[in-house]
Amino acid sequence: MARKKVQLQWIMNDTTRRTTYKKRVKGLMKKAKELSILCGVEACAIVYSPYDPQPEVWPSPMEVVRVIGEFECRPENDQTKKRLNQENYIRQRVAKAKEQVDLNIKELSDLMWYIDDQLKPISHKMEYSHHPAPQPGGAVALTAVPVAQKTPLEVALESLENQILMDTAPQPRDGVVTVAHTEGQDMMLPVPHDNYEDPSFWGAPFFP
Amino acid sequence: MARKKVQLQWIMNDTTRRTTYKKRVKGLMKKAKELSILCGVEACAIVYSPYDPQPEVWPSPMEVVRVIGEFECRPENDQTKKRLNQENYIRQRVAKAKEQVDLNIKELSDLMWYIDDQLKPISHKMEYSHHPAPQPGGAVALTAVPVAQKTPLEVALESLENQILMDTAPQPRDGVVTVAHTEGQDMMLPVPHDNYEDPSFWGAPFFP
DNA sequence: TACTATTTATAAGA
DNA sequence: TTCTTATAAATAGTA
Repeated sequence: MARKKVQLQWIMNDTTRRTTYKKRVKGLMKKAKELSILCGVEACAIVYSPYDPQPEVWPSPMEVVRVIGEFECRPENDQTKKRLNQENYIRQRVAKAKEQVDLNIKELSDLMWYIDDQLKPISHKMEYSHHPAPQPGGAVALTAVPVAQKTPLEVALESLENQILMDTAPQPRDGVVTVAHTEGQDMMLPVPHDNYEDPSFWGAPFFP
Repeated sequence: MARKKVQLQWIMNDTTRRTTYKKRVKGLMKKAKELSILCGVEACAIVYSPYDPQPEVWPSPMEVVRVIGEFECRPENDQTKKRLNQENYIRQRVAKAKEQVDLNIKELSDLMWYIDDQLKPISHKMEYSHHPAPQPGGAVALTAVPVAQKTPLEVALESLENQILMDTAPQPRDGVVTVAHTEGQDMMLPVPHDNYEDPSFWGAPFFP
């Protein structure tokens, strides 16, 4: 984040990566310390270094174990938070799931494209060595599979959505449609981290 | 650290402290994420908020527990971190992608199951009100969609895997199959955080 | 390592 | 509270 904006993706160059690692671990620990002091809170950070046998920790191994203990003993008491109604809950769930599937499919498609690309030199080599080579375009053809599957899922989801919204629309004579066990639940869903949404997440070099 | 240099000491003012807390926790988590992705390392951060019953964590409660586990098993933390070659890299990638798709499909299936369940009383109600009710089993039938779609994807992935493993297996006469830019790299990839893997993540009440 | 040019984080203020 | 902005900090690339 200086001299040049750096993309959020794995750093290919060994030296650069290690240098960045050292700087940023230091920075992270400093931030943890500042947060802890400024706000008077307990915190801990652990980073597994590929360069060191022992992980980097803050504030200290002993403290980390203690803080960890508290975390693991923490009972699941997620009571008071924002509450969405059932319709919004379902709508959100469907949207999220749909989105995730789309992203997965894109990911798989990219992955297959990459693999296919990587296989090219191998196939070429094997042609010369009388080794049964993969059929040219074999992997390419496979990339079509997930794309083709996208439609039925989406169609199903969309029809479901429509059906739900139509069916769950408030009926003048009936306000008790809401199922008891979900009513008043914490509807702030724990959605997946949307790492996929960032195209750079997987690293450009692998998926040009 | 702006508008004015702040001293590294506990902030007396409640409002200021809380505001700072929120900003800095966010910043810390972002830094942890960046470090993890940029350098391909595992990391976790835990902060006990005096304002929330649950601690703030990164990357996710499940990951934290896992990373913590590794930390506590430190003794066996051998100097030589596992380094994966390209084969393992691809294998891991495929496995991750497959897993993610499986989880998505499971998720969708569960979601439809849930929706179907929620619709039952509505259908019932509508039968009595001469409102065109959804065809019995209509939503149920839809739950089969993603399950049925699972196979071709998996088949494709598995055949790909086999093909890759066969093709990339070390050839006595050829040691240069490995792509240069990945050779000797630490392949600890920044993989997606597997929040889905934790059954409790989605909340039991919704998917019994 | 140490040094800047820049980007990023963020303390106050609106 | 959320948004804006001036300034402090972090840090990427370089010497």
